[in-house]
Amino acid sequence: MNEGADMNDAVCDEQVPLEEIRWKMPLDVEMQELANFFKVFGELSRIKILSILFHKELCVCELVEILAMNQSAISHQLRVLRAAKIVKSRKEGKHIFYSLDDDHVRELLWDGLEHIRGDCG
Amino acid sequence: MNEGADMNDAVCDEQVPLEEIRWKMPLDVEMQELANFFKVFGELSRIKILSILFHKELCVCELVEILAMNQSAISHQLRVLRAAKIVKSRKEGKHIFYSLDDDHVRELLWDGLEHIRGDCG
DNA sequence: TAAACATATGCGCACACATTCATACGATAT
DNA sequence: ATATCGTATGAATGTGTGCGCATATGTTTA
Repeated sequence: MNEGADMNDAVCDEQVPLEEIRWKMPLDVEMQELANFFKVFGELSRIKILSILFHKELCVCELVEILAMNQSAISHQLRVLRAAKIVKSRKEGKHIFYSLDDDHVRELLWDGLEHIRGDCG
Repeated sequence: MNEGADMNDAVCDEQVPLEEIRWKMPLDVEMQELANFFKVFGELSRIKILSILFHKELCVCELVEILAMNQSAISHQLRVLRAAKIVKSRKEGKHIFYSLDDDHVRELLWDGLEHIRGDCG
C-alpha cells in the first residue's frame, strides 16, 4: 500500500538536502551485498573455522577434530563460506582441503581483531 | 554428558598437531567478540545507517527521513550500533546526533565495499 | 563388488532477531 | 502546566538460520 515511512512522516523540521546525501551513499544493491558479506563473518562457528584457515589449509575432518564440532555443522558452514567466496576448496583423493579465498579476507579478519583488542585505530 | 564431538570421533587418520594450531588461534572470548562485532555490520538497515553516517553526523529524525524507515526500527538499530561502540551519540536540545565512533569503523566499511566491488585486493 | 571412509545435503526444530505498535521519557515552547 | 516534538523502550510477531539427524554421494581399499 505505502512504501516506507507510514505515520512518521512529519518528523523533524531539520531540512537536510536529502539528495546530496543519497548520491553519496552506495547503491542499494551494494549495501545489500555488503550486509550479506559481513553477515557471514558474524557467527562464532564460522569465525572459528576462519581463524584456523587463517594459518593453514586444512581438510574437513581436521576441522572437525580441532573444533570438536559435528561434521554436518561444519559442512553446512563451509558451504556458506564457499558461497560467499570467503574460502576456496581443493580436492585431493577422499579429502577436500579448504583455505581462505584471498588476502582481503585475511586482512579483514585481522582488522576486526585489532578493533576488538582496542589497538590504536 | 559429553562435550563436543559425539559419535563423530573416529574421523580422519590425518594426525595434525592440534596443539600447534590451537595456540595460534585467538582466544575463545576474542572469537566470540569478533563474531558479535561483524554481526552488527551484517544487516541491511544498519549498513544503510552506517553508510549515511559515513559522510555526516546526523540526528535520528534525519535518518528516519532519509531512510524512510520506522522511527522505532531506527532507534532499535542505533541501540545495537551504540552497544557495539560502532557509533557514538551527542545530545543537543531535543535532538540526538549520531556519528561513526572511530576511523576503524570507516576503514572496515570501506574495505568491505572494495571487496564486494571486486577491486584488486 | 563390498565395505569403510570423507564430505555434502534435505529436513525439522529451536532459537535469535528485525520490525511494528503502543507507550514512556525528556526537552522545548506556548 | 500543558502540549508538542524527538527519541527510547517493552511486548508481540514473523522470518531467518545454525545445528543435529539421517542419508546420499563420491572415493579408496580389501
